[in-house]
Amino acid sequence: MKKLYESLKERGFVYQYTNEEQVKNLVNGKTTVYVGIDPTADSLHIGHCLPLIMLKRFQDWGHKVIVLLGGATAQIGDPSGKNNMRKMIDTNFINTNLSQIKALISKFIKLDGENPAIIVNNADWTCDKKYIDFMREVGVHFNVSKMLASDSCAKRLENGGLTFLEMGYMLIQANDFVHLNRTYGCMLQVGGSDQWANMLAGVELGRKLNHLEGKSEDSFQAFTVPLLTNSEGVKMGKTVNGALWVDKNKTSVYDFYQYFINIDDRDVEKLLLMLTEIDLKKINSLVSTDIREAKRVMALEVTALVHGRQNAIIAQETAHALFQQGDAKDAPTFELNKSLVNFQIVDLLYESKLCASKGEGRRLIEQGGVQLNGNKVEKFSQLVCAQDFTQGYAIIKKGKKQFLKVVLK
RNA sequence: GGGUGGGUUCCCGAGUGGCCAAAGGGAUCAGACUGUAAAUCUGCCGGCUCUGCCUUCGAUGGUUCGAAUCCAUCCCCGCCCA
Repeated sequence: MKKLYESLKERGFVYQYTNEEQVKNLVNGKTTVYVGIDPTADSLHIGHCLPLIMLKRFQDWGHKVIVLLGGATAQIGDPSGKNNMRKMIDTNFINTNLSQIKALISKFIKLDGENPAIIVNNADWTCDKKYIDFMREVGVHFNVSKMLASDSCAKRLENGGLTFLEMGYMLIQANDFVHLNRTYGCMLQVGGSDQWANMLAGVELGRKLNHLEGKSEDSFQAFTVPLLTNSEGVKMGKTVNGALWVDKNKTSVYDFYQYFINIDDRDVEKLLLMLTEIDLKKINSLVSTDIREAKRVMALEVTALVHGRQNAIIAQETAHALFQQGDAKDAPTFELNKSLVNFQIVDLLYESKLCASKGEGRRLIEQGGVQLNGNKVEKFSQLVCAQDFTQGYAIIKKGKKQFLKVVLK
């Protein structure tokens, strides 16, 4: 069997590392490894998947894995790579997010059974800390010039408003690593490449403290996974409605699948390697013989990973039916109040959120971008009436790829 | 704290009394071509009960027949000095 480190590397998971030899030894041995996630929203999004998928591989290999939820750090807001300061998040919101995210994490890693993952919250060891104590114990080891020079601060500095609050983020994350090391023997941190500076801060803090305490200095290592970006270098997972969420109530399984079907050809191989477990040779032959089939496989596998195979297959069949016949029983559905029948099609576009405004809907129709049951809508004033629902529902198509099934209720 | 230059629609950025819902570019959206891909071309690109009306140019108040543009106060940011 291929060693874990080598297999991660050939799949493109390894981007930056503290010391390759030592990281490799840790990865191929048995240790405790952690990934941090800040509960700044009520769901995970696709950007969280890569570290979690990797964590699963660590778990399967036999490592103890820890997911750190940043109940404390979310209250600060990570300045890394941000142009503006993050809005301060309400602590109640953070707390509800925590429980939602916990549930989603179980899609990726085992939380019970053999070798279950540990989930911790950094609020537990951070929030009660006294300010002066924290500054004396942790803050004293940080060199501000160095922090300012880091990439993660660069953008915030350019835009002028880096605050003391945000500077504190790095200290807390660094302290987390040390805490996990002392409490669980955690020696390795992994995360997205945007976290590199924060991760290094933890490694350095750990080494300094080890040195002061006369311990071995090699108990802290870290490496990053690349950020999921498309071939244009833009962060992946952006949709019209914001992020591509893992929670199916926020991004439907169908939309999730569609996102991956619509991916740029050039990104298919990368996604197959990182987001699926299909073996290298097969990926290679898939991509080189039939890129469209490769894309279908990729979309199905990724959707299956996040939403289960059953749901993924339904999404795939729905998409197939919609695009082949323009019709499908499991299409995205909008319930129209019966009493409202006989209103203009623009109003329906607006009510069903297919358009953000009626003006946009009107424009869309004028440009020939709307179909009702397969027929192009010529006038925005066209009435939607009972005959349009003869099969029990009507299918509206917006543009080339957005379908909506309208049912009467 | 002092001096000085700024804050414009999703983003960048022009506009310095009427011709401004505001140039240009990017993004998004739609059309053509395709393969639910890319590239290219075209159109659209604040809202509405749409030949008109309403809301928007950091905030509030004022001058004016008329303000993104002028004045006052305030908030925020850059740069220089302390």
